[in-house]
Amino acid sequence: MEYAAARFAEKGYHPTSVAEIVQGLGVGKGVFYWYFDSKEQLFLEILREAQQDLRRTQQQAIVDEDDPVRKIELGLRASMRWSAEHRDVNKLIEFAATEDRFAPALRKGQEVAVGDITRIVKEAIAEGEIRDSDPLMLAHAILGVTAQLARVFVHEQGANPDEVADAAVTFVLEGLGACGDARHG
Amino acid sequence: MEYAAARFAEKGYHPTSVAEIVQGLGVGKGVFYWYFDSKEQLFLEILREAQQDLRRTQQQAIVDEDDPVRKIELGLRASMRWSAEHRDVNKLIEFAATEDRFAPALRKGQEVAVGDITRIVKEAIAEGEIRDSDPLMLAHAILGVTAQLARVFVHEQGANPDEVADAAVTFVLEGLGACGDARHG
DNA sequence: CACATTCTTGACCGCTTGGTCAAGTCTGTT
DNA sequence: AACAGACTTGACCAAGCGGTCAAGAATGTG
Repeated sequence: MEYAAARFAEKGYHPTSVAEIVQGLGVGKGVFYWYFDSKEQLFLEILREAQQDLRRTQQQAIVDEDDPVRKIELGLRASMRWSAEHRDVNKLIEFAATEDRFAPALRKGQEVAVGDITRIVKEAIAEGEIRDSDPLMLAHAILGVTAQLARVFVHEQGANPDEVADAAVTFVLEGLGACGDARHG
Repeated sequence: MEYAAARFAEKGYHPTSVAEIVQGLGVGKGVFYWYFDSKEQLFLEILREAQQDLRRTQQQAIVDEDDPVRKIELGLRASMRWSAEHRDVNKLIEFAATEDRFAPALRKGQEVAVGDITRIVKEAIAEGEIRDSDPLMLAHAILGVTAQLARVFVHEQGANPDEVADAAVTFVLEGLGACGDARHG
């Protein structure tokens, strides 16, 4: 699965053939179909494990923290670190979102993640720590910033994930910091 | 190209065959290869046109505005509206990012967009309208929020792009609004 | 040793793919 | 009418695909 994930990330899912995977592993084709029903199932398996692992990482990062805003920060930092350590899988997740065959499985996992953040955001709002806006919207905004910064700076440019996380946290907490008159009606 | 884009968005690039495209159009296969060198080139052409169109739309939206922060807001709103009107193409852009064959072409166009925003962000910083942070980082953060909110709320849930844009603008300008002690060292 | 079960092999199959091309039609010009 | 060049057709092709399977190796058990 590790090797397959690397190949999928490198060449794309469709252009990577089963023959290629087993050849790279130095095994016969039969052994592949002994352990997996199909190429599709292999991909779904990779996806599932990845989402599970990411969530576990996030939960571990925030379990000892009580303050909701700090929880968001710690979760974001954990995500950024995880993302840096699993570049391959990140690419696969992006791809999965573009294929109707994989999107549902992906969405299921992401709804869990969104639910986690949303819950924390609600806490934070209840405690008056952050502005009272739609928690779901805020949760996605946080995810969006994190994903984009991870992709561009960590994956593409190889920046230090902790430093990128610093910037992401600051942006998430304060936005552009425009407290002037630019606020819309 | 329009029809092909729709098919690619619906089924994915690889699973959509040239035969399928020309059949759906009611033309022979030869006519496809008369106008395009290859399936790959068709995709790149679609991508190029889309990026060009998006940029034109953004530029038109901000051309009459002087205030940098308002420019960011207007650009974001224009992007959100464009995104809502071109769901297909958005999916293709996401896909292109996952395939090494298309990523470079994509990146080229996106660098232009990032450059545009970065320039405006710099102006805003120079005028003291927003916090003094890495402009490139801020630009990507803005893009990340916009893209994620567009995908989830506008594309997946069919929300009103203007309302989603409201939320995006607020978030971009103020973040979570956490002006408390949660700021990192 | 014999035997059953688990695991592994790679040639093979039916099918689809991106792409070609000889043949033909349409259109405008002389 | 005669011709040229732009355009269109779809049968066709080699290559590659995901997936199968008869055959055999390894391993465990008595």
